[in-house]
Amino acid sequence: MHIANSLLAALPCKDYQRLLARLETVTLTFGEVLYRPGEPIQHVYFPTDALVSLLTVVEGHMALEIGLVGREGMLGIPLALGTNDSPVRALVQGTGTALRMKSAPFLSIFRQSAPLQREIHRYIHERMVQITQTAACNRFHLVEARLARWLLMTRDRVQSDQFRLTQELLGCMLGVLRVAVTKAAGALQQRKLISYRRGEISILDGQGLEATACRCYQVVKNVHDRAPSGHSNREELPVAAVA
Amino acid sequence: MHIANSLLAALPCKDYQRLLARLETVTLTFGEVLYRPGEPIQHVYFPTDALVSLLTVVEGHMALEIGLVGREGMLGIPLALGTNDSPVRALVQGTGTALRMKSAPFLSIFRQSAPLQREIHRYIHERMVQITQTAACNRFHLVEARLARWLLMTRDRVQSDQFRLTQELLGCMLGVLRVAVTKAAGALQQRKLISYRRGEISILDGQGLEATACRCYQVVKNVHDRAPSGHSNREELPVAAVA
DNA sequence: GGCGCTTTGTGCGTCAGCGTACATACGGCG
DNA sequence: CGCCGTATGTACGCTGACGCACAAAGCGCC
Repeated sequence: MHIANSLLAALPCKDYQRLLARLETVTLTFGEVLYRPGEPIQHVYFPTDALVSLLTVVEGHMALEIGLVGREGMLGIPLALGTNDSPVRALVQGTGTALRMKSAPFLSIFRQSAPLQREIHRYIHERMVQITQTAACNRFHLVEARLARWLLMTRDRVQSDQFRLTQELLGCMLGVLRVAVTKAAGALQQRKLISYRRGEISILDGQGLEATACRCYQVVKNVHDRAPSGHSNREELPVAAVA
Repeated sequence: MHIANSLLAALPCKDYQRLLARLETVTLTFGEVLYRPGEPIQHVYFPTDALVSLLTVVEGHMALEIGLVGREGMLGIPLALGTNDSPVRALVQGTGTALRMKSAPFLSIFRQSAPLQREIHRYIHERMVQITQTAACNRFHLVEARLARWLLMTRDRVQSDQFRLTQELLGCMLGVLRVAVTKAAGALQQRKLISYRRGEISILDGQGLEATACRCYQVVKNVHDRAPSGHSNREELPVAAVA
């Protein structure tokens, strides 16, 4: 059987089975809000098909995306850190399925499964890198480059060159006005890198997009790709200098 | 005896003693770089007096601060997450002392001390909130507000209304040109909120500064203050919904 | 006491993105 | 088929910050 969430896929069979027994498959639909700042986290989610973005909301301003979660990750990190308070809003961007589980049983399994802890810790680190890079990217790079980056990140997560999304929403993700997205998207379209038709985006030229996107894309991707997922022997990791 | 690092102070005596046996006191001097991206983490640090800032470096751009660590925190989070790869540069901002320890013994103690794990997990969460808020802040708020925020954060960490720092450095922290800092600092000075004299900053009116700073300051502070440090019974936290 | 370095202050042209307003296209539904 | 809401495109003045260049201090050091 093929496990559609890579975080789960990296677990040894025993630990995975244990989780699976308590996991239920749910469909997350576009627009659904899984977490709201201030409200306690009820479930953890392991997306398979679905795509969820994490947004900070600053009073008097538009939202700003600081994380994008697909099949490579999970939602509910704070639980693993000892709190059930989500500092961000989790908004479903791409309809699809996810495996989910109530907080309490997750915690009890989490406490007992070293491989699960290891896997989640690795993912937390990855996410910190992602937030950090996003922060710098939002500060320094032009909308066009950031847009390109976002499209590539999304593609990686939904594993498809096509997905639906309005410019309005994209503006929220990037923290800019819709018009800014229109202009940037127009430029990309003119250069035949994407095609954009009423909320339906297609990536035509991934290579070209990567060239347009800032290096931030590669940086985050590298952390992910380099990370030993699965059964590599991570016990020894911290003594890397030992050879 | 008074423990000068609050993260350590929150530990039960037994666990603290165990750590202390392997900790050494070091003086961190202004300008020293503790971690560099790509280089493996050699030590963890628990600042007491010292102030350290965490910077991302994006190629072709100035640095950008995404974290500020003083007596309330630690350096070396990645170790607790199973990697010795620091994604950021750690630069000593304020000369002072810290307790430190080699990575290997830290890890071995960390694995065995549940209270230490809990405390560090709590801090990781705090730091993620900090990064997130900083990201949004850098995106939306004017330099003047961000500067005010930075000064307040620094004050909280060094526990003094006076510290030394050039505008050049401040520019790096905030991710803006030096001239932008000059203007913003000038404005604050004119309003008698701070006084600035050749690298020596004094906060004259904390209240006023808080009013000028964006709410981001309060948001991060609240997460920290609300967090149960010390001997509150955190075992029960995650099942809040069960009752 | 004056030389030189570091730090701070000022000026000015440029530009990306804001904010707002308005114009056009698509597409489903009655 | 035509209406209407949603989605996209265009225009324009405004401003915060950039990027660069240069002027004016403080301060240490000989």
